[in-house]
Amino acid sequence: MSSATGATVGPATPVRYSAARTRIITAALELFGQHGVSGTSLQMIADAIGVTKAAVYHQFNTKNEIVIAVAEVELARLEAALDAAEAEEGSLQAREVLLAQVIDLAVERRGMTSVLQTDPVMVRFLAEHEPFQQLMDRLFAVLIGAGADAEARVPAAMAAGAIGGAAVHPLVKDLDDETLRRHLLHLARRLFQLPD
Amino acid sequence: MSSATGATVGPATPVRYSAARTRIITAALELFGQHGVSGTSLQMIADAIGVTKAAVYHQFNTKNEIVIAVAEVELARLEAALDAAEAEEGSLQAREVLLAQVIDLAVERRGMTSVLQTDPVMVRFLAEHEPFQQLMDRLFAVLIGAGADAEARVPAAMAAGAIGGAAVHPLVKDLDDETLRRHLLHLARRLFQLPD
DNA sequence: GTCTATAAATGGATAGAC
DNA sequence: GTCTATCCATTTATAGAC
Repeated sequence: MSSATGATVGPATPVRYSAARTRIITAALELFGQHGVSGTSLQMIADAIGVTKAAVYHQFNTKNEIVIAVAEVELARLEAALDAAEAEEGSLQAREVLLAQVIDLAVERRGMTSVLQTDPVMVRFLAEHEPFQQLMDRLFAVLIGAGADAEARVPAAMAAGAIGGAAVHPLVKDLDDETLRRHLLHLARRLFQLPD
Repeated sequence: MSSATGATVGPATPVRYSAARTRIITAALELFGQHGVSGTSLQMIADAIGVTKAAVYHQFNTKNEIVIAVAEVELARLEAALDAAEAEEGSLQAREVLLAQVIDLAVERRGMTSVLQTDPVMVRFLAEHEPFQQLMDRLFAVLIGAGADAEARVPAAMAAGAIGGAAVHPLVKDLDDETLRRHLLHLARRLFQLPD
C-alpha cells in the first residue's frame, strides 16, 4: 500500500486506479471469467498485458489484492445501478430501473458476471466483505421491499441466478445482446409479477 | 406438487465404479463444489479420503479423468430425471415431473450443482461432450417442446440459472430444503407459465 | 514501472516396493 | 490398493538492477 493514491477504500467510494493498475484489473477480470480465479495465474495476467510478473507485483502485493480490486470495480457498477434505481420516485419504477440496469450489466459483460456470483474464491471473499453485504441489502430492499422475511428472498435469489446464469449459458451464446436483453427483461418481470 | 419425493432420482453411482473410485469421485465432487475444479488439487482429494496422491493416480491416470467421472455421475442423475419425465403421458405432466426432479436434485445437492453449470473447467468439458449435448436437447424438448428456435431457449437458460443459482445463493442458505424446494417449484412454474 | 533472476512451495504425474 | 520417493513444471512471491 505504498501508493500515493492510497486513501481509505470506503464502501461506497469509487476507487481511482493508476493506468497500470487499471490494465491489470481489466485483464484479470477477463481471465477470471474464462478460467476462474484459481485457474488464473499471475503469469497469465502478466502475459495478457505484455509485462512480467514482477511488474504486476509492483502494483499489487498479492494475487488476493487483485481479486479484491476486481470485485470492487464490478461492485461499483452495481452500485451505480442501485443509485439510479433509488433515485426513482415510486417503488415500482425503482424496480423497473434496477432490473433493466442489472440486466444491462449482465448482458454487456456476459461471461464476467458469473465470476462474481459463482466463483468459489470470489464468493468466499464477498461473503466476508461488508460493503458487499450492504449493497445486497439495498438491492433487495428495492427489489422486494424492506423488511422482507427469509422466504421472500427466494425470488430475489432466483432472479439473481436467472439473470447471471442465463447471460452466460451456452444455450444463448449465439443470441445478440439486444435480443437477449429483451428476453431477460421480459422474463424477469414475469418472475416478479411486474406489469409488462 | 411434492410428487418427486416418492420416486427418487435413480441410483447415484453406476455399478461400473469400484469402491475406491467411488470414494474419490464423491470427495472430488464435494471439493469441486467448495473450491472449484482448478482450486482443487489431487493432494486435497487424497487427504479428504485419507490416502496418498499415488493411490488416487492408481484409479485415475489424470486429474481430468476425475473431472470426467464426476461429470458423468452427475449427468446420470439428470438423465434419470429425464427418463422419469419422458415416461409421463402428456407434455404438461412431463414438464411438471422434470421441473420437480431437477429442483429436487439442485436442492438436495445445493453447492454441487453450480460446479456443473458454472465452473470454467467443467463447462469447457461439457461443451465438447456429446452425451451432454444430447441430454440438453432432450431436456429442452421436454421443457419447451421440440423444434424450438433460439429465442425460445432463453426461458430454459433462465430457468437453469435460476434453479441452480438460487439453490446455492447465500441469501437462501438458511432455508431448509423443503421450504426452498417449494418456493423454487412455485417460481419455476411462474417462469414457464405452468398452472399452479 | 519494468526488468532479470531466484527462492520456496505446490501442482500434476510416474516408478517401483509391499 | 496403497505406500514412499522422486521428477519436472508451474505457482506465488521477493530482491535488486535500470
